[in-house]
Amino acid sequence: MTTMRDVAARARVSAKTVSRVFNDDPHVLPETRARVTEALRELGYLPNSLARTFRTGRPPVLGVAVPDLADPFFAVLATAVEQVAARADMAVVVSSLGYDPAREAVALESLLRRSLSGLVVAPTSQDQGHLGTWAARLPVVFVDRPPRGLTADAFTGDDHEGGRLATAHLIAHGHRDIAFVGDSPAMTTTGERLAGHRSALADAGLRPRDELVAFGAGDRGSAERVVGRLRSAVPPPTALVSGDARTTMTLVPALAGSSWAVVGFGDFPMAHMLSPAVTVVDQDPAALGRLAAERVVERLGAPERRFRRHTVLPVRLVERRSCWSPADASALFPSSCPRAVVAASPPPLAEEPPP
Amino acid sequence: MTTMRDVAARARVSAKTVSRVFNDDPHVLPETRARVTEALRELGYLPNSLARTFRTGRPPVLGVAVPDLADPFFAVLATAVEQVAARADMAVVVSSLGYDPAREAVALESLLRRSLSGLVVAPTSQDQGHLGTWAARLPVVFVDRPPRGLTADAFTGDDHEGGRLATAHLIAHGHRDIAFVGDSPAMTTTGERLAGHRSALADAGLRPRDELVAFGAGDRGSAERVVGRLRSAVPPPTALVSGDARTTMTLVPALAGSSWAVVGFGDFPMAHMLSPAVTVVDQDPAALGRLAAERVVERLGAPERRFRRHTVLPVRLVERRSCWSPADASALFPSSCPRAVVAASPPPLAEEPPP
DNA sequence: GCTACCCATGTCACCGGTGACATGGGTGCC
DNA sequence: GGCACCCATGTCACCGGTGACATGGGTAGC
Repeated sequence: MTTMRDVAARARVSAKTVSRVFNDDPHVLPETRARVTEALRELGYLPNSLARTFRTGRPPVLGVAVPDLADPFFAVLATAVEQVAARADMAVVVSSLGYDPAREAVALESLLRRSLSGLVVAPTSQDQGHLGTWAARLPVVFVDRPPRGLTADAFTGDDHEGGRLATAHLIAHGHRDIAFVGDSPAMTTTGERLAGHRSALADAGLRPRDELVAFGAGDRGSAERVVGRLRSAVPPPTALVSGDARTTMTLVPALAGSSWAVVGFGDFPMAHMLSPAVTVVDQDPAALGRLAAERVVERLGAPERRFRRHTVLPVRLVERRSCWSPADASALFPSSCPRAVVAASPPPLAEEPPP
Repeated sequence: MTTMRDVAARARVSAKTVSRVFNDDPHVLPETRARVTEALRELGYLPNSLARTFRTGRPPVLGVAVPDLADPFFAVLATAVEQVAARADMAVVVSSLGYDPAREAVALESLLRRSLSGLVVAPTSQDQGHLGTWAARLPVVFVDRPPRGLTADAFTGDDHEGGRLATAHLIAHGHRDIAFVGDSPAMTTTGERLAGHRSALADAGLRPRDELVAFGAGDRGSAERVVGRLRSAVPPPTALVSGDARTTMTLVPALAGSSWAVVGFGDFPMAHMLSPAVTVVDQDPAALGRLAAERVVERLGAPERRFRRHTVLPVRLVERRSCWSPADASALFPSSCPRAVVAASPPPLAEEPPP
């Protein structure tokens, strides 16, 4: 590895002068500069960014921690962060935390230990108090779920409104018996969405029925059990709100053969191509990622500036014919290419499906 | 930031002894060790990994560069790399390169500049000769596509066999007029798959028809144009092989209403839920990522050991009823939950769909 | 009792770039 | 002409952990 001192020797100047040339310091004579530039070129000098960072102390690296990169929601979010980082000339370190709270803490610590200058994190654990030490040192911005156990910036979707919207939409289409299925009531997002669901029922004068609320349908087996249990309710539901994309993706296969209307949370690739196409409440992961990353950059640039702590982004209903009332269900046909009906613009994932 | 010297002062030992305690060097008296451990705890010491890395010269960071993280194929691949890296106690820097060759080179250089100890890259450009300098310094392993313009390790799917398999499968189901649509003939993967497709036609004694080969159906508009053109061929195709997942995802919507059988390349979430469910040649991105990352780790451990340069992974046909002959097409019905018919095991993406 | 060696610990330099400050020649201005 | 100041360049230390080697007390073996 060629170092600055090698270049310096060759150009018969000091290492410092090489440093100046390399960093476009104006206080170098054109002639000297030319000689150094020549030497740089000849030796194929590449700066050791480690040494630079080490000396100056602030690595141009932005961390992103999400539960699962293979989840399209988080993949899009991470990509948005990457784009912002690239604009600010920073690298991005991405880490998948998984859904186990214990592993989350460990993975986050190990990510933070590698001198980042900022972090965007989508947590799933119940408490992030242990990040307090770190949050004091560098900008930590939460996405998708607000922090618990510490104060920090957060950008989330409007979960309550999303739950309300989904359920109100089903009610408007004639449904009266509407189930809600989510991952776990302990997830703040799911809790909020359920609350929104209930408030829509109340607004319509419908009685909430606890037997139509279920959790934990994360794999095919449990999804089928949940569907079975819901089916046996009296009267059985004619529609279902799924509290998260993970649940939607296991639930829809389990629902095959039944004519329930479905509104899911979180768009995913090809959602519009399913039969029936799943109507979704879209949370715009790209916007979440972009805003969070921009906040990190802003905080780095102005450490003592004050920002709104929690920003709630509006959600949007993307209707796709999965929510028609039972009377309309016969109109469904596979090859009729169900496209967005209500929404002004299809969501990013549907419009530009990843290859 | 507490440093080792701070801890040393407090424990009344030298910084070196603190270093020894911290790194579990056995040559420290239990009593000294206890004192140092106590001081470490009291001051909440955290190692500055930058300094360590800087000194030892080998940063525990593995780079992953893929065209697009939001593509489930690459997301799964990146996740697999992450897991291997975690096992080797390394961090992962992920970078999305995009599909523009010029930007690819720039993004790669900037990724490499940040002292990585190894790189896993899935290129799309026509030539990676410019990576030669880097490949000499650190293990660079190609995935999905082999390198061009330099010699390096590569793990790819068996594209030729995949193309043959897809087409042979359609032929076995009674199809005679089979179209091939891909992103671009310049992509090595697509070229190989097309060659495989042609060899299957030849094996069956079918005449290859150039008018049934099309490229560039990457967005909805061009997909519809391509489908229109294929439809007007005489005789029109009854089946179609899609050369990549990107194309599949735009093509399937454009095919709605027609009864063409489809075999795609690369599985994606919910593929089995489409109507008709798309039969795919699955490339197992997780295996590609895992093997590539393991190779990087192996090369780091044994710099002069020799490895097979190019490993071709077998591909697997996952049949899902999208390839029946025209006579059978009437059997398709949306809610019949099309599942894998032939494949022994459903692909990872279908079995554990991201939330 | 002396050599040889081990062990716990310390000292020092070094990785490579850069910030703080020094140096010394040149220029301008009263 | 002398003082002030600027400019190009150099010198040196430093960031923080660690490898190479030194030190000095203890112990075993002949």
